[in-house]
Amino acid sequence: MLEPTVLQQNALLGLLPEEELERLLPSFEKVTLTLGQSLSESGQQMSHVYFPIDAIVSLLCVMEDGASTEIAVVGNEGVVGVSLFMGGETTPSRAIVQSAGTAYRLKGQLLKNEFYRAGPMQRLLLRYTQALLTQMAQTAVCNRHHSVDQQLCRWLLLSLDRLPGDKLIMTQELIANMLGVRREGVTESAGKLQKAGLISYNRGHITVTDRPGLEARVCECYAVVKREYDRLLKHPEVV
Amino acid sequence: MLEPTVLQQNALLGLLPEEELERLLPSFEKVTLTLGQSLSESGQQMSHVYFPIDAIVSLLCVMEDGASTEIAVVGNEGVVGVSLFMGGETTPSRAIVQSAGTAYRLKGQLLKNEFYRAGPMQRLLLRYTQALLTQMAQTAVCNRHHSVDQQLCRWLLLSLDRLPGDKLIMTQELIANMLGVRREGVTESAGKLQKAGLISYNRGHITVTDRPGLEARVCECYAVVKREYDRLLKHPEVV
DNA sequence: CAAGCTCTGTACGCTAGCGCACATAGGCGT
DNA sequence: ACGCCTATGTGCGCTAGCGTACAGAGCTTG
Repeated sequence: MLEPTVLQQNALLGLLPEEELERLLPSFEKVTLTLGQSLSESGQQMSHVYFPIDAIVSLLCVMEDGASTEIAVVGNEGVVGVSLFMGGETTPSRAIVQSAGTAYRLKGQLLKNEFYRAGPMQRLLLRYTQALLTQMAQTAVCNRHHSVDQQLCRWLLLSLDRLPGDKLIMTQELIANMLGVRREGVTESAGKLQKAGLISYNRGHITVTDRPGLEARVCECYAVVKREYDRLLKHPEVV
Repeated sequence: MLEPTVLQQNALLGLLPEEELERLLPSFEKVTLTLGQSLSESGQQMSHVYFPIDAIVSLLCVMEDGASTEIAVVGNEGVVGVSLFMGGETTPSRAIVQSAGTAYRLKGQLLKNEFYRAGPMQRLLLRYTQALLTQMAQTAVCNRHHSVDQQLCRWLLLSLDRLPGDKLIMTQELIANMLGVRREGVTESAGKLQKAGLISYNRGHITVTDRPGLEARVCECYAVVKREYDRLLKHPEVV
């Protein structure tokens, strides 16, 4: 028999009281998420919500002409599928696995039942959704005002915060899709960071070698989002 | 004695069953909102939530250097202050009255009590919050991919949808602050629209004379947001 | 080992939007 | 009526990022 505490591998679930986890444990299912896998398509109902453990999921807006932009990123601090409990059931955005790994998932209906118990889980999910709102808002600002260089730093740091080590498996092409810029633009910016000794990469493997250096270059957007996540999701007593 | 149906001047409240409105009526207060008034400052707790009647409120992200960007706009289809019931109490964004008018407001604590009854009001507010998420996400995309021309069209249409007539009181300077672009850029785009006979304006007064023309020029972002608002908030039966 | 594909680097002209400076013009108060 | 403030128009050089094209370089697969 698994201990309910295994669910705490997801930091969001880790904020729940242990007796809640115990009750929920049987409903959860551990799944493997592969790079590029879609967890949610525009306008389609999701069957499950996903609580990542060591995977990262990007929420993307895709436009008619195929151009895309990442509007938020979800790792083990969060959950993919807020539209299920928010009542809309679907969203116009896609959820794509950006870094392979594992997640716990829960059937949509079970989550909704849980949500409408109006207990700690509901309060937790709502606080998380507010953090997500902030991330989206800040992404909008960043897209407007900051350079590709700065946005690449932000993106690297956001990813790093959600990964165990300091390595990312990610091509410049994919990063460009996330940021909604040209691949060549990413090549150029990544080249600068490599020359400055902050990262090293080859063929889809990026290693961050100087995190403080990245933090020195990033725009304020990163800190704003991080501060808000910490404020909203680091105080289990309020749940 | 006022009829509870006066609250239906706000379309969101209008989706609530009449017996709910009746119970809530005594708690509401009608207030006047003046141009430029702040309903919420970054990181500060709001005392009330506001349900606009004929006013428009912009949610703005303001950066350290003073540059700003509108991340969403709220009119009589919505409510200002979602952070109060989402549990975070504050947000890093500001809420500024963009078009003067009136609103019903409700004390924060009363709203929270109401929200935690887990009745129609809760479901309604959550659906609205999801619509807001979509608006923010689409704003992020639009900031990334579309021209000032297109964004001006989007902004005009979003405002028009939330106003009774076809006139806006708004200088190009203020529009530039909302969109996060230069004032001269707005002058130029607005000039094009005026030459094309879609709008006419002088010194802070804009009249939309050819709405279909605007709709023909706007990017898809406007339609995506509108469709999602309609889907989420035009079916009272689901509340 | 060779072929082929994917990833990365680089170059070049182009455009949108920026920052700045300044000119004009409408409305308002005295 | 006059002057002042605010809103709008315009011009100019500059830069970031785009679109396009193409070249080398490293896996991978037959």
